[in-house]
Amino acid sequence: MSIAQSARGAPESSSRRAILDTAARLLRSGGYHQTTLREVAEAVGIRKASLYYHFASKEEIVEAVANDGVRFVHDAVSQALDDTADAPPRKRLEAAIAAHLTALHGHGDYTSASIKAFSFGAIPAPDSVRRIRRAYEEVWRGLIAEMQAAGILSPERSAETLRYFLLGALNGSIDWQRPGRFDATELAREFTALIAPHNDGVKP
Amino acid sequence: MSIAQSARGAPESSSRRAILDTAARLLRSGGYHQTTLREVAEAVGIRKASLYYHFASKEEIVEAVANDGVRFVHDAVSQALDDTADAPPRKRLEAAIAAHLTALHGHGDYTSASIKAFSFGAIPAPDSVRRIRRAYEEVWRGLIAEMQAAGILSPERSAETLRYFLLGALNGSIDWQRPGRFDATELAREFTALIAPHNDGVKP
DNA sequence: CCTACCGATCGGTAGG
DNA sequence: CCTACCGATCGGTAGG
Repeated sequence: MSIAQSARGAPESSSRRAILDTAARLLRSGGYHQTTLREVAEAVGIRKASLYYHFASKEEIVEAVANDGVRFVHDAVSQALDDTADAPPRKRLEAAIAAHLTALHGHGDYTSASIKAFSFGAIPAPDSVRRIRRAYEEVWRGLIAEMQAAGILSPERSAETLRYFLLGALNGSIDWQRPGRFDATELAREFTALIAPHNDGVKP
Repeated sequence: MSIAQSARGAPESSSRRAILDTAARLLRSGGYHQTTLREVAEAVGIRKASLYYHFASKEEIVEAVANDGVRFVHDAVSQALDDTADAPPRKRLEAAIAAHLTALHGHGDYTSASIKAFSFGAIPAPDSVRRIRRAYEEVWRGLIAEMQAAGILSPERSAETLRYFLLGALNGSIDWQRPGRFDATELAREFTALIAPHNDGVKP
């Protein structure tokens, strides 16, 4: 898993990962400004100053969490698309949506931490985050183009608007997620049917 | 306009409104934690301590801004629905979406300030905000039920999921709004077509 | 990875 | 609406 290793594949200390795990959890629940390095350090079991042995600044910690978070959802969605390579287009769309929702609401805190830290301009996203995020967006650009070509999504609709619309709706689920009652599979089915309705002869 | 008056219709000092206008602008661009009372006071042209002559706390200022913001979009959408009372259902949906987007991206800062302050749990929403927000949600519940009854939106889809999906997508536009190039009318048309496609015989 | 410390800034208060 | 002030807390640094 890409999260278990830094970008260049260099070995990573378990302390560093423990810090990021904790930061991700706190960022997910509190966002950037509410998350303090004191909280992070205390939860990890070290002194605050010791964080600076591993990272140069708070920004650097948040940046690392956010990058891993986007990589995590990117990998999950790519995997879902690989797994459904031979499935009907609508199934692929549904699998991608389910994977995105699972990355957001599953046990990992990195993806939702990333979104909470940088959505609505809470804090300006560093270049590295923007770059990695853009790479992930390409997956959706490709998928939407595929769906339009397959006739699942109307080619008359702006592909960019569609993408913004869909990802905005998916990420918005952070706000109304009931921790227990969340079923990514069912929700993905519902979302897919919403933007790509079946034409099962319900209407003439 | 409801924003020009406090909830009980009591007269409101111009200073109070100046403070709220400024707070709304700063909250819109910076969110809750990044907006400081010093900034607000300086922009208004008074000393920070003087804010406490009008408000008891930072929370109270933010609460007032957020409440006005939700009232503003609520009024705008209600007005749009009244104005299109005799129009075809799809036109009504489109008008409501356009009104919501305009409230978000128009010159008023209150609505987007409200969303930025309380989305993704940036800060827990006070009871008054939750109550006013719930009243606004009722407008959309009613509208979606109307659309499902009219066959514009599929009755097979969960009305609540539809509402969450749509409002999440609309509010998400805060993130990709290009200040100049924003056309609420065109975007509303696109969004409406997306969730409520025409059946103009394009497909058999 | 620690102890000890710091300047800056926060929301808020006293008292007029 | 002001001057003056405060305790708390923030991210970060020195030096080991």
